[in-house]
Amino acid sequence: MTGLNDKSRRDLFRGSLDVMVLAVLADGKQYGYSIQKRVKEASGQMIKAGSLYPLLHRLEADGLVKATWESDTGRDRKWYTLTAAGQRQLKATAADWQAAFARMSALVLPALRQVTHHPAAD
Amino acid sequence: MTGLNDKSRRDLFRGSLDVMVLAVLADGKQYGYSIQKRVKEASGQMIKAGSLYPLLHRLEADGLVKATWESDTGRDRKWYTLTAAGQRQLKATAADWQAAFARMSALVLPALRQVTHHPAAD
DNA sequence: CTCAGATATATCGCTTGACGATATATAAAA
DNA sequence: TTTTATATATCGTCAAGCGATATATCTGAG
Repeated sequence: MTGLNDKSRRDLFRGSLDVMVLAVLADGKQYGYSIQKRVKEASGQMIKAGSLYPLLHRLEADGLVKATWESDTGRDRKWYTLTAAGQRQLKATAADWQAAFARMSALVLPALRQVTHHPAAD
Repeated sequence: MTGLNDKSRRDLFRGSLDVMVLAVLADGKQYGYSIQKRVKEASGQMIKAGSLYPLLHRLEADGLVKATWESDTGRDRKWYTLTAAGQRQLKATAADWQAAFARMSALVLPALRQVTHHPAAD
């Protein structure tokens, strides 16, 4: 019941980080650091800075987000917004993501019950 | 609505393949090829041979599964079973995986509705 | 005022893992 | 007989998440 180690957790979320970031941006414009905090808050998943910024650059290069340097409180921050392509991508990916996890749950959850209620000797 | 490309799908499942395989083995002993087919069938996810066998070797090295060469139908196959440690691992991982998925859904699904019902101009 | 800690963005090299390609061998089916 | 499915295995490649590190600004405690 100890939960996952760092390595397992890292791998578990791999490939879902894009969706998380796009999902946060669906709400409106955000800058990197705030995205990081919101994802952590909402999903429990901490995207490390060494992952986040390259990821944002990738999304920008792919035309899924648009970035502008702006200062609202006297401090320059790089604000990101979803492009139309980003919205389409989010729609497609999120739907697929949901379906995939639902199917995986159908495999994993019964197995979880199995080992919980009928543990076998080694 | 085109869904994910191969690269995205690959990454999405990365780190979940272990759980899938352990889940299949919760039912009883299986050999590599049958695990591959059962995961495909149950989750829609095709674990490629180049991923599956190294993965099984890793699980064995970690003591989560035990392997024996046996022939039930005249043909030698490498049969895998969960060890006690493998069962514990499955319990911990599956529970964590489920919780993580639930939290991520709470972030992604509202965002999906957001872009679907309130698309913004670019 | 000063210094510490949070905020904010960025890059580099390392490591891991999923994959395609490829190899090998046997059983079943045409 | 020859093709196709079954069955396991390894190798090199590629992508991504991360720790470490750098840099700069803002805030708050002393």
